[in-house]
Amino acid sequence: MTIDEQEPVRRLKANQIMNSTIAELKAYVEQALVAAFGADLAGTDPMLNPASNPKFGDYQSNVALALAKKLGQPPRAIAEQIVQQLEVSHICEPPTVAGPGFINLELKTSYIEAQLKAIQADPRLGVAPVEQPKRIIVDYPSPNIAKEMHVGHLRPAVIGDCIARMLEFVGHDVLRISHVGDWGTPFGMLIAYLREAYPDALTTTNQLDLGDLSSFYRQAKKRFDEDENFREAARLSVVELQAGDEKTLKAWKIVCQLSSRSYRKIYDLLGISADILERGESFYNPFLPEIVEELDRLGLLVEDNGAQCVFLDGFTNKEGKPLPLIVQKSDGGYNYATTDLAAIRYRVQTDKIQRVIYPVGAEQTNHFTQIFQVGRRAGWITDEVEFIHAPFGLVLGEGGQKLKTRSGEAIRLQELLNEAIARARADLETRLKEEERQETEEFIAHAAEVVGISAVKYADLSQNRTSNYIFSYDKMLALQGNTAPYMLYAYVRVQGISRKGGIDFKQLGADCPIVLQDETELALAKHVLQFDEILSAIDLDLLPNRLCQYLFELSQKFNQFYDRCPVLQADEPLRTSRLVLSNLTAQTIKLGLSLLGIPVLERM
RNA sequence: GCUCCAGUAGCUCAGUGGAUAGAGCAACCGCCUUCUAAGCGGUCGGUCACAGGUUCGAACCCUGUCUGGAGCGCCA
Repeated sequence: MTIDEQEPVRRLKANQIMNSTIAELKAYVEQALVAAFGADLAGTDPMLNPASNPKFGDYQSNVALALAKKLGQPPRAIAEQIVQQLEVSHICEPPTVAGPGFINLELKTSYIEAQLKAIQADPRLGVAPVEQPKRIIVDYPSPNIAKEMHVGHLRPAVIGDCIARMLEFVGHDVLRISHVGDWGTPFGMLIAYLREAYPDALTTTNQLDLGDLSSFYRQAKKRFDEDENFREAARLSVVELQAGDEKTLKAWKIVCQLSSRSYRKIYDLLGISADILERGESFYNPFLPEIVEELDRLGLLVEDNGAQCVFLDGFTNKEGKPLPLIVQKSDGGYNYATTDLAAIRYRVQTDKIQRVIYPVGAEQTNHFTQIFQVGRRAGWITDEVEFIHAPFGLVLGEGGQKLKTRSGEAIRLQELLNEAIARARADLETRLKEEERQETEEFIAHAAEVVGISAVKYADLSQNRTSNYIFSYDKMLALQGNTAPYMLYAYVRVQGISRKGGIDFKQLGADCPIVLQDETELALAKHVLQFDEILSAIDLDLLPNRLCQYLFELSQKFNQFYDRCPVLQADEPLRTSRLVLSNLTAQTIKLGLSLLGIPVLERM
């Protein structure tokens, strides 16, 4: 593998959302550097980051340590000189030099109060859109249309949808595309079996649901494995399909529509965006011969054992010889590499895309590295476009093994979600009984569904995307810890305040005074204002768990505030100030969760 | 055999060059006449797999080793 393929992710720097506070402070530190040590240092990274520990203030600059060698002075002396030139008194308390040469900055309470006041009526909560929006494709799960969705589709759906939502909110032009498997061998098998066992099915489509098709698939697979004649019939169906045989095409379309509808049902339950463009493998069929011809024209194509190949740089087979990427099989057929290459070319040349993100399992890392390499060598992928594989780990069972049913099959997604909802419902009903609360069936069903689905999604998103994760209903539904229910509860608590006090947050107006008195409300306020820093980080690294971590800390800080600071009983102007702070917290949780694809509840 | 990913507290995990490595769970101790205790506070818990190296500074970067996972020619 060449290093080039990995570069685009790290090279992204220019297009960040600028947090006003951190960006401003960076600019001031840079100015101070120049003032203290001359124009040579213009453009030096001020190394300004959130403080590693609250006792060091809010932000710290480590630049003095880095410059010690270059300037030939002790880092503390450098830091002192920078501080002397640093004029940030409208934002910070007087900067201090600590330890070996850290510059510590603490925001002024009056500054935080003013910032909060400024965003209190802003639907974007002070997050500025990116200055240079990009046209981005996010790849959605590509299940094979002939099968039901299973647990393997959970992560790409949840993570991909979250990435798309965040990039869109940040201001990019996002195109959601599903590269569904709507062509190929499984289809031949399925069509052959339908013809054999249920010839009527092709004319009475409305009676079929995908549950049936799924069992058909298993039956068909069984026949396929057992019977040589059936295998031949399946192959024939594929040939007929590819030849455009009308009856076969009709069967194919019926199955596609049925499964499409079935996906939509699960996607709706999961809260996956409805705005997905379905561009299946069949979409690229017309382009496949051109792809091979073009590769040939470019001199990249080599015939090997009857297959048309592009030999790869940096990949070898078990004998140590160069590894080919096969783009046309010896029987003349095409494979997924060809389709993916066609998609790459189409996305660059027709969609005019600037960035493509593939949230796909880490086991396909080689595949993506390979097709990106060929795309690059073919000239389709240039320095102006980024093709990024955003890999993620496996979903494992509690024993650390791959998650399966007892019979060893992949767990159906629908069943998994039903189970989560049922467990959420059982928890809720237990609590209602304990608290002697009466709620309607509608309330219970809705709350259980939101809690159950949110728990599944949040558990997935809150782990570092790249590692495997262990699926545990008990942990994800736990009411304490970094879970969806904890966040939902923090939001509900704020709504409880408004109900109890008969307060309509929207009526508070945009001009309420903010007074930050208790240390918990100051800490909460500071955290609310860091929302955009998290979003700009995610624009670069595409790791949703950063947002989860942020929301968890926000909820914790809110609960501490809630514990320490009475809101409704406080005297003015503290009361209104705390109402605004509570509402801003709730709005931040609501917006943050919505970017994760998770709704909120008013009561739970 | 090769490639990629991972190894941090009993468990699940944050932490992609900065200060004394952090959460949650579990265990134990406190806090409800007060906006939902689905909460809050506290205690306990670490040779950051191991060995070298780079650096003023390394869990993080480099090299090697060990362990686990994934992948490696006509499936997707």
